[in-house]
Amino acid sequence: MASDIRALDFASLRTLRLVHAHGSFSQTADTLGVAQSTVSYTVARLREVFSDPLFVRQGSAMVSTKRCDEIVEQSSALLDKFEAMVAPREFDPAVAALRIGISCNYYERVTIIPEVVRVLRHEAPGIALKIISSTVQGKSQLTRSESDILIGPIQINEPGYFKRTLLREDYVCIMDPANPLAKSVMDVETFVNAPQVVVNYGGNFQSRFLSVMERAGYAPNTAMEVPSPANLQDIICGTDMIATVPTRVARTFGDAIVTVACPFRGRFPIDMFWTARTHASAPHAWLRTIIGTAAANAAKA
Amino acid sequence: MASDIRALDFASLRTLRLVHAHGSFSQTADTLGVAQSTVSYTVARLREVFSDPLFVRQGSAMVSTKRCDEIVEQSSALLDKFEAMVAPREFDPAVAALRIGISCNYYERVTIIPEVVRVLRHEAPGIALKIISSTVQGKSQLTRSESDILIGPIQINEPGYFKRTLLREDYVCIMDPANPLAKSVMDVETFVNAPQVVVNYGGNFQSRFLSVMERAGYAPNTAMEVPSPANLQDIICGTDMIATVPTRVARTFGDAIVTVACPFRGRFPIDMFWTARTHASAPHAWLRTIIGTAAANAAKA
DNA sequence: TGAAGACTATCGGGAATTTCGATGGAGAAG
DNA sequence: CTTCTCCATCGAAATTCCCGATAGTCTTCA
Repeated sequence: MASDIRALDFASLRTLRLVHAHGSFSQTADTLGVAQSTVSYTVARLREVFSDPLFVRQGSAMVSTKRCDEIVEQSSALLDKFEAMVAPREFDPAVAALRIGISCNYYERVTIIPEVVRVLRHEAPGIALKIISSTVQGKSQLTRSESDILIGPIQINEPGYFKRTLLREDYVCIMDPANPLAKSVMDVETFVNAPQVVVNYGGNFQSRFLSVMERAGYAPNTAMEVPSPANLQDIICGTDMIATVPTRVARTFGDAIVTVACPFRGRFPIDMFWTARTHASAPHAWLRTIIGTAAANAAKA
Repeated sequence: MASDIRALDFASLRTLRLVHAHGSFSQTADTLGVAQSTVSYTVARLREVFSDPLFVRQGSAMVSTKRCDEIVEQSSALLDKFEAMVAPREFDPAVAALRIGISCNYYERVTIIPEVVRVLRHEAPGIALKIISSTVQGKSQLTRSESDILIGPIQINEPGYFKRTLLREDYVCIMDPANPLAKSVMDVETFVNAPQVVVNYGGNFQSRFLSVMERAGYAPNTAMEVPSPANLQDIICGTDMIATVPTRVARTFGDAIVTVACPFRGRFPIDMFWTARTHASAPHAWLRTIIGTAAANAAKA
């Protein structure tokens, strides 16, 4: 009966978007923390309003109809505009209660986020951070509202994204203090031949210094590959292996390793991105300045 | 507690828009056919969500805050996009049930609408027409969703409006068959001197032939002014007065009057306008073609 | 100054909607 | 053939929404 406009709210559209992204009612229910029958009911209402099945069984999976794709795209834009509209224009850090999603990777988690969290706990204890790994899908996480802020060595040149450069990085070599190479300046020859632990970032990203090496016609003596720089010191210590990591990551390893300048330059920027959805939101803007400050401190230190 | 997104639906935004337009909760309640307390409750929720009073008492009236104006403007755009999204892509005239608003004036109501209604009753009995007077605010009625289609001798050159020219009109003189002027061709001199019933359309619109006259340096011998051409024949008959009305309006007066060519040309187009909100809607598109056909028939007849 | 009128805010009860847990049915995997 | 996963549906419980009544505020008019 009520195929009227009033049958729909923004929560329904959000559910629709999630179902579309997950391709699953049950998973959406879990994500939202509601019962599966609730999602089913919501989708049933959406089907009524749009006079379209939206999702049809096709073998094992639920496949979205063409109309559904259109609707999700449009309503996604609607949701973003709505969120931008609802975003508070002023807020008091001391009492504000909300959750902000940040998409980033290991580097940012160890260099920038810790200070951000300290500031937050002190000045805005009501802001809960939700950190997710960006890997290669940081941009889509942002557009899909899975995160509000994206930080990383990423380049986005499309319109519709706001950007602030946080700091610039470069690489250093790390090794066991007992390693003979620690005593002298590292030249290209030595660097190329040294057994190296290469961080492959899950295979989705190649460290800048490696690109530079390759362009110069060299390849590292890869003794081992790891997906992340986490706890590299534990791997390296007591061996003759070296590793090449961003300067500020090396610092987090403390005295367990020594750092030596890397003969290849791999300077790259760490940028912060966000969208119009959160641009006008006072708490988001505030957090962005906090992140900017934290990054500047990390750069100085 | 729930200052969350889920507190809001499109119906709330529509209520907000109405309150903003009316500047009154009670009046909005009347328009929507709900209790005043319901509107109050809805506005209270909106206030919560937007953290803004939205409307504040200022003496007798409720005045919208600046933030409220912004929100209304943005959510109005949102509502339009949403309605465009929900609009059915296909429909069966025989069973479709919906209401479509047309904003127009006397001319269209007597020349085009009657045939449209006949077609509708026959082919799409479930479509209810809501005709409102456009007077001078036809465009804002359209943008405020008070009507879906605007028909009239109006020119809209802004982007965002769709247009279809329905027909072109010109004026004729009408008078009692016993009037001596009915026997001969009407020249300028005779026309200017004849006692005339001038239709002033409530003071908001000047008939084209009058503008032409004025530019030529003439003024009518105004014996009487009426706001609308409705039942002009009853006024004219038995008098020496003439009136100048659009050709197809003159036809509706039947044999009670005779028509004579008017010495001043006042050719003007009758256009139909609509917006993106209803552009993709199958029933609206269908009705627009029905209106187009009806107008074409009116032009031929 | 006081009373009446017009308007919004708020309250409690009742109606409607939404949610949940349980269950059924359909398809895929083993 | 059984089991597992997933969505649809059902009845009951919880929540939300709407209404009528009433209180409070401001303006107007006597």
